[in-house]
Amino acid sequence: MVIKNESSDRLMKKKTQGRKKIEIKKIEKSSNRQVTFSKRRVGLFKKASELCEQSGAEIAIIVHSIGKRVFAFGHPSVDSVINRFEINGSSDDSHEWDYSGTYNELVAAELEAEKRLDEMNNGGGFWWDAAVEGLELEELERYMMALEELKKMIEAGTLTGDRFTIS
Amino acid sequence: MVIKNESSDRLMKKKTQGRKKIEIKKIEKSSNRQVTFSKRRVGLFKKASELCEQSGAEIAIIVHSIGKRVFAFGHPSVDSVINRFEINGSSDDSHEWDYSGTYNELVAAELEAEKRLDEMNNGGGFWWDAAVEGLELEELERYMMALEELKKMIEAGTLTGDRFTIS
DNA sequence: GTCGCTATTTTTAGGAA
DNA sequence: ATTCCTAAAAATAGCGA
Repeated sequence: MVIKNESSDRLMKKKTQGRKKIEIKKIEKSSNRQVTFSKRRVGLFKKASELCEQSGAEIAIIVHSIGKRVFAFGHPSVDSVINRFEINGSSDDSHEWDYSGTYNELVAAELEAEKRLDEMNNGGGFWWDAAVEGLELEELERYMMALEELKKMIEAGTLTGDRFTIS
Repeated sequence: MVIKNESSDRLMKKKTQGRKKIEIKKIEKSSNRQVTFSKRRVGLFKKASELCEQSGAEIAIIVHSIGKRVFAFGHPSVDSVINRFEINGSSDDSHEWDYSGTYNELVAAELEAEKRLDEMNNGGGFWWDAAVEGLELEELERYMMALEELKKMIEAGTLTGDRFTIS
């Protein structure tokens, strides 16, 4: 494979020098810091929206810039996500912390706690609720079918031994 | 500029087909959805941490996976960022919402309000990542994944050990 | 402040462990 | 569920307007 470009063939000057490698640290120059903030904030929100759409997750992001601004992203809304978090996440102190994960030089912790899914009582019903219900049914159905199939295989002798307990 | 690789020179088969283009929509396959969720959640939090570090912004992210799991990221802490948001953002009605920016089909909102930068009192800041153990759905998905893996092993005839318990 | 410009860096889909 | 791998897709640094 051979890759050529005008630069090499005609010795043209590059129009831009392209992206440069940088290290993640505080950007000292105010103007650059502001530009990077703007660009990356958009990128962050886009990533969040993609994650929502692909996985069905509910996400809220709150960004306080060092100026006087607050930017927020929320699906289905900032408040609903935060409320769920505060009701189910913060007020429950039966959780455990796991500090094994780190992001860069920083400490990351994972909290695990027993929870149960509390139905949303708004009769309005957000799209997410519908999605959850639909998924639940669909998955359950598939699971049942798979289980039936598995049982057949075992009965047919395709699968031997009693290493599995199916009830 | 000339770029060569073993593939071109020796006609070797590519080891992987590399990243594929996808459209951002709900991932139907449960296992793939789960994997993508994990990978992209890490990416999202990394982007957030970089933005914090570069611009000095304060950011909180709350992610409710479709199961019951909650992941959170915050600098200097989730609570402090949310509190600032609620105190200065929610109760203060001098802000404006900007719904002009939408990401795909999702609603993205931007809130602007008067703020001032209050230095965080914890030295160095604090990041965390919380996960609340999942519930029925999450459990169901795990079942599905285990079952799929089981099927593969059965098909491949390489079933060993008693790592699976289906009940 | 935001936008266009690209060369380059970074992320990540798919597959496998 | 995380981790490694590769190659292709996506994000973006530095400039200019």
